[in-house]
Amino acid sequence: MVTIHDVAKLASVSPATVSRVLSGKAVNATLTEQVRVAAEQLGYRPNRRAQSLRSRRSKLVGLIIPDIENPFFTAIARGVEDALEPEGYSVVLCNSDSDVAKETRYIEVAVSEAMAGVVIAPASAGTDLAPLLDRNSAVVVIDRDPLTVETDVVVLADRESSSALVRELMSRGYERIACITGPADVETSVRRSEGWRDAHRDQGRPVPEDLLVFSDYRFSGGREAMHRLYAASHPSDAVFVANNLMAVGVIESMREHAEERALAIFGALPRGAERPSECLIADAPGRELGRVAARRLLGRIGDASTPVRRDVLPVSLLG
Amino acid sequence: MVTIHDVAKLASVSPATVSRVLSGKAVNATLTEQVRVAAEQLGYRPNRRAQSLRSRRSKLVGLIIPDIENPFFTAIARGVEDALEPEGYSVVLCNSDSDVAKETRYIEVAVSEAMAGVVIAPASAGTDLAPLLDRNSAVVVIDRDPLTVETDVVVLADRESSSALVRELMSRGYERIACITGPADVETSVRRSEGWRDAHRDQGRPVPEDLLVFSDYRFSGGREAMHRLYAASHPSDAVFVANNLMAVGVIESMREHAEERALAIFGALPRGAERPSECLIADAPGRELGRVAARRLLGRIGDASTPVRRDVLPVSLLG
DNA sequence: CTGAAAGCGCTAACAG
DNA sequence: CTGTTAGCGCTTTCAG
Repeated sequence: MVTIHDVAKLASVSPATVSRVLSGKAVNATLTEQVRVAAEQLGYRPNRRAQSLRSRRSKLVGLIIPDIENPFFTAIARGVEDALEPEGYSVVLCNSDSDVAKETRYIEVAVSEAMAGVVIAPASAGTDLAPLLDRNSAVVVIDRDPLTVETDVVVLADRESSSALVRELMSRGYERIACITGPADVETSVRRSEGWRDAHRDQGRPVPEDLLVFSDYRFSGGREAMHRLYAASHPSDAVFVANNLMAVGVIESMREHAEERALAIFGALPRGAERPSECLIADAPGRELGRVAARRLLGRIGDASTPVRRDVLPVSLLG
Repeated sequence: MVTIHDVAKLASVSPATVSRVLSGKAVNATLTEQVRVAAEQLGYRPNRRAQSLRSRRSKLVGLIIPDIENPFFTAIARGVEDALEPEGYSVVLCNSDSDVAKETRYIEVAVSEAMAGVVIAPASAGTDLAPLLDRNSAVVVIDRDPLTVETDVVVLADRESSSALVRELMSRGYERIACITGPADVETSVRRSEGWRDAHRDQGRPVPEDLLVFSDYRFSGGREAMHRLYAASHPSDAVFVANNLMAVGVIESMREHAEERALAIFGALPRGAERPSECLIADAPGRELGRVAARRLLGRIGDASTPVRRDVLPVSLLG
């Protein structure tokens, strides 16, 4: 391994000077050149562990998401990279798989690798951000708001958009609108089902609680929820599905049962997915969410003292 | 930041003893207990940068993939995690986006963060693994075989499976079978189109080179390729598509043009994707590939001197 | 503007 | 089995 000392020796300067040249500090042009040449010649690569051990700074940002197979979260990843790369940060992705234990491990990794910051979409309400916050790491929580802790937060207008979606179904004449939402301990899942309730209340209709199904945010969750809906003797003519992946499961299930319902879906379907004839979609702006979150993170890395902020991104309706 | 010294002081032992306790080395049970308690009480978390700077070991593995939106690569990620987590490694994902510059940056990150190893699906033939190899990092190349460098490699039986797929189309009576493949500088793309050629030769048919289209491995690539195929006055009755995402684009395009062709696709379609009535699929075993690659990597981390190995995974045909 | 010296937090030799 | 001593490779005072 070629170190800063080797470069220093070859360039006939002190290690300190090499360090200064490489971090762009003011150094005599001749020496600068000598150092550059020497570093190049030896194929010198700085050791970031040593750098950040000493300087207590780092250019690595962790992005912890609950489901790498969900295009919504991969879009977020793109957005985060969009905003962070130009600033010289590298983004590494950690897939918690909606598993709090796995998530905890990644949080520990972020802490012990002394990452510059973390953007996290918590797996559930049980997520413990304390290890990060105790060390005053820069943290931005996205998509799901822990509510109990003080961090920057960037979320979608879940409740309002869900409500708008359901009202649109109503205006198209649907009467019995079911709601398939995610786990009860995931915040978006609750907010979206609240939106479904709001829509009913707004229209002075009773909320059909018998048509509310809690599930999980996966393909299989959508299928199971739909099965439960079939099994129950509570007929519905439309379904509000609180997440894109579940919607795919719902659609699969409808095809298998040769049934069709109008659908309103929170989040864009994966590219190429088939869809029923009547299908409203709330287009969750993942990439934009990632960008905004990354910008907040940069702000926080730069100045830890600014008051925390909560951004709520609007969601546009398609179809 | 609470260090090993703080723990040592509280436990009335030397820092070395604390280190030993925490890394599970033989230490008197009483002292061990004292250290445990002290560490717990202070909320001590080891600083991995310092650990690995000193010990030249690390428990972080990088997985560099060209497209995070492709379910094939996310399945690989799952497989890698399956095999590495039980061994105490953490996997971070890096999305090169098929961009060699971005990929180079991630390779540099892996080097300078002194990661324990790297699993990489190279963005293209232009990928330079030298920074990794120069440092004798453990490296396993997957999916795409650089051929020019000496590393462990895990790939799919691209050529054979593609050929089998096309032969199956032939046996079903299709005469003019087009081939839509990826970039010419991506190895799988070439191997898969070779498979298409093989099938023709096996059957003693001339290879219809006018039906071969190079594109890229994305949705849009599939669409464009299909447009080119429509525009050219070379009719075809079936299409072999060398990648799942392109296939989605092809299917979209067919629907828009109200045309239908039989399809043979290398790689499973994303969940929920609609498909034409005649549709053969080669089910690329991403998760398994990830597992095998991770096992190779563990072997290599453990012993750098074993001869490199090349695994070729079979691909089963569906539909 | 440059060099020498002192660590960042940790582990690996070396004694005892 | 345990403590002391020396650094890993780098940046950052502090003098000059």
